[in-house]
Amino acid sequence: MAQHHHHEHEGIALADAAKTAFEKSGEQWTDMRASVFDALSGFVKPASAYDIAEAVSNAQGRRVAANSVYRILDLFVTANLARRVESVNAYVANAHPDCLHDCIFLVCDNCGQATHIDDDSLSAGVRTAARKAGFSPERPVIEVHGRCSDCE
Amino acid sequence: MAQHHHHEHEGIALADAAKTAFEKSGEQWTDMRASVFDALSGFVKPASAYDIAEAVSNAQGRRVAANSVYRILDLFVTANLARRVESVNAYVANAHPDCLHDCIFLVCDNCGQATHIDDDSLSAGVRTAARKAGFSPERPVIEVHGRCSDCE
DNA sequence: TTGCCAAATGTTATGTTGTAACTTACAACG
DNA sequence: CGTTGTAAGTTACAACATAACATTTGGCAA
Repeated sequence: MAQHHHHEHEGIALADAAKTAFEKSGEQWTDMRASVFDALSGFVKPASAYDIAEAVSNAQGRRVAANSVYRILDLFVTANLARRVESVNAYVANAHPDCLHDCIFLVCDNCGQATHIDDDSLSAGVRTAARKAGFSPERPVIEVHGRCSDCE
Repeated sequence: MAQHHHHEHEGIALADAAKTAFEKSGEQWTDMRASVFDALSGFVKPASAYDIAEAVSNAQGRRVAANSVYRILDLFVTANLARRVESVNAYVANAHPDCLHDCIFLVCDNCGQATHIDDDSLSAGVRTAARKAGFSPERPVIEVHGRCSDCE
């Protein structure tokens, strides 16, 4: 488990926390952005931009282009409201937008579920190893593929 | 630097080592596969399947479909002759196909270069952390984005 | 109120990455 | 020679991502 305590949010509380964090970073919490965030946090697995576009389209009864979703997801990732899981081309909502971590995703190759753990000592080790090689680390990507506890 | 010694191959020696390792894993070293490997190892940066298809097409004076390249790259990755860099959707040749590591890529966001380091203690730590979370790790993906020494 | 500006979103098009399904070529072997 | 199996070709399409430009909206100053 992580070494420090998080305020884990869910449902309305999560959306509220997201809104607050987002506005604190100087962005507007529009209806569209709220819809995208709702859709994203409604998925139990990492969702692609197209998955989200479809979910928002259904929720709103009108066609929403993936394009618009990408723009908003980029803002979310920048503001730490969402994370991109690189090895599956998909996004997850961040349950604690207030704290910034190099987080580690555990991606089940069987069911597609992704959980995440924060282990700052590990990611610090990765950053240190990079610096030792003369590299300036900015964004570690640490994702582990395998089997989740439900699938093994 | 890594904690153990590698036989680093390059040029003809690399291709020979690849051929040997590939055949040891029960696959045929065909002209097409040799061409793909040559193209791949000719790039200084991670190359997409399409980059390689184009290089092979040029080298052979005929159209080679990306499709075929993907098939061969998959075999290479399985046989540890090549690695996929997940966060950039591209492949690099493996200079020491004989030893199996969870390797760590350092990807420069400025010039696109990717170097790699092997640090078995780090990747072991990642695997251990995953197991602690009830997850069975099979394939860690550890890639660090940032600036290489030439670009900072 | 009107007119203007900037941010957000819509629209359309296109580029890039990745697979699927089926066909053809070719070498090994009886 | 024909059968069999692997490799590679061909075509089509699915999935992921971005570019360029048009439209809408909301704030604000004249």
